[in-house]
Amino acid sequence: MMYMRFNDRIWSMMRKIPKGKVTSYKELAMSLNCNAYRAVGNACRNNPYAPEVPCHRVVKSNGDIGGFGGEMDGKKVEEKKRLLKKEGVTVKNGKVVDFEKILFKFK
DNA sequence: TCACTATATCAGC
DNA sequence: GCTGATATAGTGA
Repeated sequence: MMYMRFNDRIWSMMRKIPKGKVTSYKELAMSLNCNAYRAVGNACRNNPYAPEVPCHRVVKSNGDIGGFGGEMDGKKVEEKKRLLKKEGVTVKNGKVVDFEKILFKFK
C-alpha cells in the first residue's frame, strides 16, 4: 500500500498545533489534499503516537468536539474536553468557544 | 473490491 | 435546530 504517507503527514501537522489552539479535520484535509476529511479522522484513529501527536486538539469544522478514542458516545470525549480546557481552550456543551479565534491554520 | 473510519454537507421536517 | 442520507478520500483485508 503506498505506505502511510497521508497519516504521517497528518501526524506531522497535528504535531505543530500549539497548546491552547485547535484545528479541524477539514483544515488538515485541505492543507494536504482537499476533501479527505474522513482520511484525517482515520489517521487519528490509527494514531500510533499518543501525547506527541495531540489528536485532542483536532475538532470538527463547526467547532464541535467530535469524537475521541473511538468512542462517540461520550466517555473519552469528556476527557478530550477536559484536556482542551486544561490547555486554555474553553469548551461548552461539547463545543469549542471562540473556535474561529483559536483555530490554527496550516499554510 | 468491499467495508470501515474521531467528517462535511444537503434535504426534509 | 435536529435527524437522516449521501459524498468523498484513504487504509486494511
